[in-house]
Amino acid sequence: MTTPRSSPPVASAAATINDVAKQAGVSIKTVSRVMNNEPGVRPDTRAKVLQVMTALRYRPSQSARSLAGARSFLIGLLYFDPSAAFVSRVQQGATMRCREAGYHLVVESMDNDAHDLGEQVHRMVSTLRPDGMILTPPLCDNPHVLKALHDSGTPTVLVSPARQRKDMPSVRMDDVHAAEEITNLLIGLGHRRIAFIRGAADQAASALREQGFVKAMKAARVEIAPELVIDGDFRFEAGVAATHQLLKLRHRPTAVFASNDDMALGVLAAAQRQGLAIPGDLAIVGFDDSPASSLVWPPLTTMRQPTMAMARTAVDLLIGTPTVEGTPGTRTSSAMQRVLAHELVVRDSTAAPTRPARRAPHA
Amino acid sequence: MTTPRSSPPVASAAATINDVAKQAGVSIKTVSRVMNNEPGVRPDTRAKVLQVMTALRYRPSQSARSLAGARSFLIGLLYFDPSAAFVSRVQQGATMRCREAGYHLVVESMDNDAHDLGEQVHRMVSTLRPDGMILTPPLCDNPHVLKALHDSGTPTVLVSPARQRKDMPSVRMDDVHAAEEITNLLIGLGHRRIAFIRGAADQAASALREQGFVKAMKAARVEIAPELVIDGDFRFEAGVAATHQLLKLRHRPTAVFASNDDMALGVLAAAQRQGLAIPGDLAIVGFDDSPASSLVWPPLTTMRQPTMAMARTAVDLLIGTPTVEGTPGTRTSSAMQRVLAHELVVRDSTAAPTRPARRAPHA
DNA sequence: CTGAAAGCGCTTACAG
DNA sequence: CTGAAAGCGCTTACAG
Repeated sequence: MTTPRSSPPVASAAATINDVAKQAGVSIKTVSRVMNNEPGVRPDTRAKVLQVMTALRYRPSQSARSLAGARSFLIGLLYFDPSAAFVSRVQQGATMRCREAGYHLVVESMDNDAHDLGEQVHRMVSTLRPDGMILTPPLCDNPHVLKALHDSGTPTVLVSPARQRKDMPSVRMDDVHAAEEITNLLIGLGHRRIAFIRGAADQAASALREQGFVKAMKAARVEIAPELVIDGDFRFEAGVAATHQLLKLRHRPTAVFASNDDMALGVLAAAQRQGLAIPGDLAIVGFDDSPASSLVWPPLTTMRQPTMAMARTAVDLLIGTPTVEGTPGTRTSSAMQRVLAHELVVRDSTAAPTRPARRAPHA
Repeated sequence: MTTPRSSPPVASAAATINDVAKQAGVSIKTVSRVMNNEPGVRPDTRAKVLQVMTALRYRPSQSARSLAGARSFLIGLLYFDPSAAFVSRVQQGATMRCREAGYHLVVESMDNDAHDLGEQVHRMVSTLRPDGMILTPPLCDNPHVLKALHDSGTPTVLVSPARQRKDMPSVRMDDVHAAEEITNLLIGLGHRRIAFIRGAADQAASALREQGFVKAMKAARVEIAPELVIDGDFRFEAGVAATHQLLKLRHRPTAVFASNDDMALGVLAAAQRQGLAIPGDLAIVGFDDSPASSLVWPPLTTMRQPTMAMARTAVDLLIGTPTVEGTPGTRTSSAMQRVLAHELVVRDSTAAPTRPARRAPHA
């Protein structure tokens, strides 16, 4: 044996529903009623049972409940790589909410490109019978995954899906609105030549963030110079490349809005390397509030996604808990589509332009 | 109903062991033998059963197996905040290995300072009855957690514990040796005035990394100037503060070894802000290979922990799989204490000193 | 090499 | 308000 099991067991066998029933002088059915908070038990009977449960440190067996009943008290979280930071926060929110509600979170990392993805999902669902599944991008838009889940009848909620589906609830933030807000910060500071670096073309957030940028610029009647809108892919290197391109321009931008923090970090690094002072010579904003965004100098102004709150809400949707009232900024476009509030995080990478806008920099 | 379950179920009820037995014309015991790979089944009988299982898409129920038998096919992973990146990688390694072995990973985030931590752990273990538990720092050194697990007789493996215990297997890297190696890189480059920034005093890795630094310096007969060894706490700000202190010195260091990447990032930011060229004026090395370490310019030279491999090994230890032979660098100090190989990652924050060492910088 | 019986710890569907 | 019986889908301990 390679495990501590071989050391002398200190605990006696765990108490079962039978032990509790015997001690409390009732039937197991009554014990069952008490632990499931069912009505129809006399208060003093309930109290007695509860007391015995505590004394015996009784914990119902997940397996037995699951096998006999309709619930497994298991929630599944499926993810594929994306940013470790994102998944990590989704998971933390989900695991906390699960514990509060007496559920447990089973986490499975999947390969979005696996040929047998549908089969993998089917296997997980049919052996574990989770009471619900939470999907994060890009899996929440993968047709094989969605089909397997739909076919098995497993309740599923999508976190930040590219496309909403009427048959599956979703939780997301408002990318368009958030991008508008952070653009307005720049405009309000006095910037007029603002560059925009796009996200990866295959990710839904990219188009939404660009829409928000465009909307804010138009509303403020600020011209969007075509040479200041550059393709990116959410990676650091794309930010570096975009910056090289932007700084070659005769008419340079005074501010850059990168569609995520990793690219904003690339802009910061490349600009500083060319001797620009940030934010004086160039203001920079990112998106995500990734851990790295505050591990540089100056720390990045960015947009915080309500990641943990989205995860908690996802769990609530699955287990039927009414969403905590008073959750700030929660909107409901339909019964099942939740939009949570984002938060602008202003740090030190933004300031008013020091050179007058619309003037070419001295060569 | 708030879930897709209300939509017409597409799948018919899942096949059970009885369905398979009937179709294959054998008893359920034989089906059980086949799915558990037990000996004593005629090859053609086994083939027939296997074929029916496939045809019926049979998946054994985790609950039923767990309730009837001694195994739950569940592995628990307990963590408390630490770096999201670290936990995220541990988890990814664990979940992959679990899937390969037919297990599932249940992740629980705990509050290391909760007053009822032991109780929380006890509850999880007694309701889920996982076949094993994996603990990461700081939980793997928390006496309440360890006691609850020991008392319940749950096999447990510690990942990177501060103190090894003879009753629990552990998996870790060799911090001392790794720190020696990265110090030697600096020495080999020609640095003689090397600063060292300590990690948090309450974390085991801190002392080990300092030991490695000292060992390498002594072996190379390079003096360790007391004013170049500075307290830190693993956070970005500590790196910034240490740098301010170091750059005030009449006799500045030509290189800095920060005990982790976050602090190294602080050194980088502060040094650049004061106009130093990295690595020319100051070489910098970190430790961890965190995601942010390559999201700055210049990207950091650092030490990669074999995090995923540690997690996979932890699972193997729990389920009794022999560790894959040929795993590079695996050492075994006792039957249960595994030490995995680290990897030096040389990037652009290191180079030979441009100013001659041991000379004060021109003021 | 194969199987019949009992039982794991709960919930379901009824009965009173 | 309470309980006796059956059964969920497997494994265990035997028997042959």
